[in-house]
Amino acid sequence: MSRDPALHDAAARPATSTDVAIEAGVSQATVARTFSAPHLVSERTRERVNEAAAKLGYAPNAFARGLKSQQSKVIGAVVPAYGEYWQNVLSAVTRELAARGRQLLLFSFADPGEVDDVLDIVRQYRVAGLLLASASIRPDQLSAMRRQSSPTVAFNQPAAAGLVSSVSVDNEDGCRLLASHLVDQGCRTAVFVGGVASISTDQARYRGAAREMGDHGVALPYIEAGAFSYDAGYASAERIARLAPDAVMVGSDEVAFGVIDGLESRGVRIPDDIAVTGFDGLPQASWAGVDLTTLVQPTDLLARHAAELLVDTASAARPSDVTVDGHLRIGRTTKRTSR
Amino acid sequence: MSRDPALHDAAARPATSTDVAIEAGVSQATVARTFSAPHLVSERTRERVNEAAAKLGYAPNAFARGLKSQQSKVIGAVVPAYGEYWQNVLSAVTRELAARGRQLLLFSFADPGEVDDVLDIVRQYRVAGLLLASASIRPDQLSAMRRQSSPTVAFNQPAAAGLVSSVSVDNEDGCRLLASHLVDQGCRTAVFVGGVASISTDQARYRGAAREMGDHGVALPYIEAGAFSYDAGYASAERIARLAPDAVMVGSDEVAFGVIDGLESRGVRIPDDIAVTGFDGLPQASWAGVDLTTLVQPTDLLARHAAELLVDTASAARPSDVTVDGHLRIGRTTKRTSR
DNA sequence: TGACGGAATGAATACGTATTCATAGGATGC
DNA sequence: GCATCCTATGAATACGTATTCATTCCGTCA
Repeated sequence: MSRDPALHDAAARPATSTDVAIEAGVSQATVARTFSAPHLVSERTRERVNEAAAKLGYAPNAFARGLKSQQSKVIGAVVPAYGEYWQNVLSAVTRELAARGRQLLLFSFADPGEVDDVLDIVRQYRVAGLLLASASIRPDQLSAMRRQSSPTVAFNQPAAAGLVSSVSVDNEDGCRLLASHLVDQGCRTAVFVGGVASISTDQARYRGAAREMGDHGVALPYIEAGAFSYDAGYASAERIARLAPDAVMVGSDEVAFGVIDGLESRGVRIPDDIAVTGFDGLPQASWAGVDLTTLVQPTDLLARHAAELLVDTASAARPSDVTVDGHLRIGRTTKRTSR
Repeated sequence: MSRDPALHDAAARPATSTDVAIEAGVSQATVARTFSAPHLVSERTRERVNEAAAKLGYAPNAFARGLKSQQSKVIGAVVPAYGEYWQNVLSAVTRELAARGRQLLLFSFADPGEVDDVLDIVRQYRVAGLLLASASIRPDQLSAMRRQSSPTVAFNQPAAAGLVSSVSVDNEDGCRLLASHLVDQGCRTAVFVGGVASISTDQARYRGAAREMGDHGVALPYIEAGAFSYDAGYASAERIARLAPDAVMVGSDEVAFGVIDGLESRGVRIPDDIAVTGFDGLPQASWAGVDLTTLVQPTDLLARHAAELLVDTASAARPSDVTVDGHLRIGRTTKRTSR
């Protein structure tokens, strides 16, 4: 016959606000108020309730709370299952949201074809906000979610602007900076390696790069790696090597890492034979072993903007688009030792 | 006066099962059954209901469902806000759970001191399972969660064995493999660089390494980097260089990357002056630019085991401990060109 | 042919909380 | 001293679904 309260509660179902009310000798309403609107409860009563709650190991039921109040502290996030970049974004956004008392409910998809199913599931959870962290969500899917009355934020998806709120780095200008740097280094021929050509981010980056290069009389053929992955980059090294350009601008760091390794495995010296640039500014880019020239996205800043839009309920009605500048990071991969 | 159903629903609150019932000319109970137990509804009726649901844009309310049925499809995860390794684990677990129709609710903490608060919040969500993905959760915190009737799984935390279910790589044996490899390479003096000495994973790895080294007459002093981060590793390079050992065994890849760059910045040649090993097998370890010798954790396999334990409700009552072998990856960082 | 049983459905209820409405008791104004 | 207002509390209700119980309808078996 154990009288240990903790043990006792564990065996039975979790304590409810009514249990606590009885224990404290007050009404259920008072218990509810103690937890959701303490200022409506007198000091004395509040203490008694908290004491009883602690004794019974009471924690408010988030389902019931959400059902009754028609809102929750949960932010949904639709993210691709793979990709170094998205992992970083997710990590940053999670931090920002946690600091604002919000939880992140993760919906992951491995293939763009699954997005429709995923969005259907998302709708079941009446999330307080929705982060769409993938460039492969189609505009019509975006506008469908727009009908939700909760804030929706597209992360780094320029095509989403206008439909929902969006937070992006200035892709076009970033690539312009990179291209300009390459030209300064004496680059006369170049190639752009994109991940997936149909993605708006990819297009914007190519556009910026091609324009700046064109302004200096340098043509910029487009090569599609086929995916935003190390392996895809590695595989595209053959096509690049065949063109033998002065420089290769890669649309994302992760692909660039693959391109570099692929080129070096074919005996190409970087940067002496071919200079390489990336885009994103992943932490790994600044490792000494890699030291990639790239455009660094201010991920923490982007995440902060996203978190603010997600938490601000007013942003649902009035979508806003935030664009942030990245900054150039010059590494070993473009530093010509001589020429 | 718009009659577009989609537009209409958007303005008002989301459709309920009762709305659908009226539209389809059936009872609310029948609608509920159509979605949660279709086999109890006749073919004809089911079609009518689905049609009405589609027309109204109905999606079952997960809060109400969870409240009534006292269970959910949501798995909670308590994870550190930082760390390349945990990002990878999270990514793998998310994939496995998504494949099993489960969502992941993320609770992130930046500092171990926040864990108590986080666990309190976790209890509010009556999660169907809980993943504790951090070595810095204390045993007493673990056993407190054990009282939950839902499965709890500690990821790579040896100390948790017995208290809750756990899934880990064989840390001790893995380090033994690494040490053995170093000895084979002719290593006679070595140093171990741990992340945080109080973490059980760190201890197990050091234990395995020290024992194997000791068996071959090699002493293995312990150096604490202070964190599981690139920067901590970079900073510890000074102390390592001062000892000038044949080899340095680092407790985790991320720290190892820092150690390597730190050493090289001090003019130390790797592996000729000092050989370096890591632990974890992060994707970046196999990049050509790095090519780190390390113990590769079978992350996908670990994640699969974790997902299975989390989904299997029976595992709550009967905690089980799974240990998986990693495999040795030999890279450039230990390949002596000559000796 | 009558009893029986299974399938399909509806009515009613409960899950645990937030919130509205009503009430009691002081304190304050004149 | 009476009307008024504010604070603290309780009783009652609603949120949207799953589920139990009861009912109807048919087909089957003896």
